[in-house]
Amino acid sequence: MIWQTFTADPDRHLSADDVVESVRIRIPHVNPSTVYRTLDLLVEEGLLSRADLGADRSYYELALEHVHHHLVCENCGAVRHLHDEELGDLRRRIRSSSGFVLGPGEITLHGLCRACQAGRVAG
Amino acid sequence: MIWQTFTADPDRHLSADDVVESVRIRIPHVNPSTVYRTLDLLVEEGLLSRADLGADRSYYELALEHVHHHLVCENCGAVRHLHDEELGDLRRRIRSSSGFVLGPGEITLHGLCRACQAGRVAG
DNA sequence: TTCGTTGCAAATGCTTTGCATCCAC
DNA sequence: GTGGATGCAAAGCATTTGCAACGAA
Repeated sequence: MIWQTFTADPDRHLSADDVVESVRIRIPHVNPSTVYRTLDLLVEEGLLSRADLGADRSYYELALEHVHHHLVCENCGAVRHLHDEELGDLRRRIRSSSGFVLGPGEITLHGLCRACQAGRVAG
Repeated sequence: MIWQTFTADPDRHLSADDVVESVRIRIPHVNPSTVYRTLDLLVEEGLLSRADLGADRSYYELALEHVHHHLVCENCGAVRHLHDEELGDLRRRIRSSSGFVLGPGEITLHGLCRACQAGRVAG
């Protein structure tokens, strides 16, 4: 059931609590610990990936073949994926300026999505 | 006393707990809530800034005039600052590819510092 | 006396864990 | 009946809050 929550909505980033809510539509009495345990399992199996979107909790999404990063709208919470190429020469720049080599892991960036920029200008 | 903890070691990024430890050297009975309250106060006053370095807690550092980002070494935990210019055309790229406008806030990137790269190669 | 600061303990929110139960094979 | 999945309640960790005590002006 937990797996189906993700396949039914492949682009979503769901918190553990979102998953609990979602599963409860079908099984009203699921326990959060079951959900946490299953999410951990699915992450270990490589079916889901855990995303740190900056909030005080983890988000989960269907695992993709390619590494990608996240753009989080600070206004509406929308999450957009960013491919590694879109970072441009960031890795090279950082390596040469500071000697740091960025890990392969995901990067989370915060900003305003197009819709919310419009809203802010209008409002 | 809390303020002195930072001025004594201006480049450090300290967790609330680090500050508690540090202050306890002089005042053994400080209460964590006092530290949390004072840190909040200093952040509000603009003397400290709160950094989200990706761990499950906040880190604090002396506030600087200019916005900067953080490079965190996944191996040794070292934190290095990254100036906005060092991001290159990242903002422009992201804006044009996805319409997102990155906020002014700090970005945290994870990787391996030079020393730890050497260590990994050697070990 | 009065206001801001502190200590203490309890509460919060997310997540984990121990333990007993329960179901399938 | 044995192992894995589940429920439940309690614990854990970082942080916040309510409240009473304390201290300086």
